[in-house]
Amino acid sequence: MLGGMPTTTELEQMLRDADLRVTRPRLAVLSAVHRHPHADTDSLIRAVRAQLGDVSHQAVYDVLRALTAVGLVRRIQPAESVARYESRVGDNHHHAVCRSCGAIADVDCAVHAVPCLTPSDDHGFVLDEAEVIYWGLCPECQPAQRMEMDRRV
Amino acid sequence: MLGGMPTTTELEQMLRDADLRVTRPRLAVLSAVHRHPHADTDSLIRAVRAQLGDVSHQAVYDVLRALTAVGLVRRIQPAESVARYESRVGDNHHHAVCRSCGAIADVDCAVHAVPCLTPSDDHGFVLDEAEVIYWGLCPECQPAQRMEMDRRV
DNA sequence: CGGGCACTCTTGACTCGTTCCAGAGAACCG
DNA sequence: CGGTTCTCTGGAACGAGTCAAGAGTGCCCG
Repeated sequence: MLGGMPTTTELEQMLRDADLRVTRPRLAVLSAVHRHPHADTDSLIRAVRAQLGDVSHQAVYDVLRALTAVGLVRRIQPAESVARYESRVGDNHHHAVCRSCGAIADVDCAVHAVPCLTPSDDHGFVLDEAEVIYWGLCPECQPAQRMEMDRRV
Repeated sequence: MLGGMPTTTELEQMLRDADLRVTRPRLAVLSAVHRHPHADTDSLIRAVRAQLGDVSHQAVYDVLRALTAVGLVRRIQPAESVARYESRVGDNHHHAVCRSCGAIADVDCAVHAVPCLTPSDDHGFVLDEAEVIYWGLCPECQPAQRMEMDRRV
């Protein structure tokens, strides 16, 4: 990220720089992704509608795909989860995901630059990215989980 | 893994050891997962039906969930993919996934033992697993991709 | 500044992996 | 071998995401 929330003008410039037409749905979706990190599609649809009124879900799906294709947003999808989107792109960071509530936190790559991209045996694959997901319990869910375990014992 | 394909008797013992009743669908599913590493649910349903005749898809889904719950199989689900299952469990290995055809290969963890489980900042999460997915192109898809790029230029 | 092309949004149906439910059937304890 | 409890069958349902056709609009160019 390069500082605070981008202004509308900055968002507009991002779209133009990516050769995407500037439309109200696109500005709203891009803004929503910046304001709600790791939000799923449904949350983004609701955020966009709160700002613009009626917008078809298809439009939001289309916009998210276009933004992802040009690299303005990044799509993440941990196992068992729906697609989520974030605006922090281009720095190869990773994610910690809560097994209990699904909360996601950003985690900087421990090994800087191209990271774990050197597995012991790549089986002939040409690799371009190593995606790391740390699974565990977020601070909120740790007490709840402990209580649940106590109850079982 | 502990050697070659387990015999039916060994599969039966695995189920009993896990406190699961021994049924024909369970033996067939467990066997199919051993015979078809990284297969999706549909492939497994077809493998099971080839062996037993009619088996409801629901039965296979139930069995896969039960086997996953007790740790006899492991469920993996790279982004944009349906659920897949493997019988290699308990050794914390990772996967290389082909962006083009979805092929999956096992990759031993470069850092042995509990691996990358020490991110720079865990945000208060209590982590228990680091899942690594290496994205790239499998040997089969590399020529195809190169041709596609040539065509574009 | 206005016409026109190509792209984008709306609407609504649809796919497909997966889950839910109720009842029949089977494993296993005693 | 009977009873209990878990498992399987069959069919309906769900939900995230996609497809398709036509109306609408951004933006290039004259």
